[in-house]
Amino acid sequence: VVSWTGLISVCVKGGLFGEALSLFVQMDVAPNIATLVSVLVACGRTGELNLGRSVHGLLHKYEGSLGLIAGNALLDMYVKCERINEAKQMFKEIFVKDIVTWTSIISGLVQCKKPKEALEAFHDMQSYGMDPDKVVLSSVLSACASMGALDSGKWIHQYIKRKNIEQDVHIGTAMVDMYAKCGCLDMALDVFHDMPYKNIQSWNALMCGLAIHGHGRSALGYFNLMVRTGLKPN
RNA sequence: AAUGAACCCUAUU
Repeated sequence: VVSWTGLISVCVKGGLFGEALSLFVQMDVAPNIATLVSVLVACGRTGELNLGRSVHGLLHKYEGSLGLIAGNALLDMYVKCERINEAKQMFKEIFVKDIVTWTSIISGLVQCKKPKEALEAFHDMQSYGMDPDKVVLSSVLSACASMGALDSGKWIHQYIKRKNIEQDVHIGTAMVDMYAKCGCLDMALDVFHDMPYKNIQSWNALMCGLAIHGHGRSALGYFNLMVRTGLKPN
């Protein structure tokens, strides 16, 4: 079972989700919880909700009450399959929640266009004494971006500075996106220029923001700059 | 051997 699980998890890590699922159905030994967790990741990424639900059933047979990692993996699978109600139900069933649990439900709410609920969940998380990390903050910044919540977005920016939270390309891009969608183009540009590493998504967040707010020429200027730095448009 | 992050999807029409 360790060999099968190892193979499946390597496929999942390499993005070969279909291969992972076909290995799973070929297994000639009983899967264990580690196997099922990797399979759930593959189900989420491929939208295989029905298989995900079967795995949910199997997990209940293995352990009456789900462990944290299995619970989190199920929650993430429902989120990625866009089943927000089932995700919310899972969230309730995970009694001892960690930062991954909270991040999954918050990003699910953002994806299901419920940014207000996402921000509320973020506040709940803090009231339980959970310290936000850069991953959950990226999702919360997306919530702010999609509802134009500039004040909350600024608060998060300050929080990141105050707590010395490691800034990377993901959080930098989320910040550019938030400022740009909120119409705060000066701040978007400041953050963008301060980013040591920019990927194509960082440039895209900036260009979309400029374009949406009537600065099409400026967006084109940045597009030229991007191409000149050697990044290929997708 | 195991769980959460950008963009797109969700802009425009």
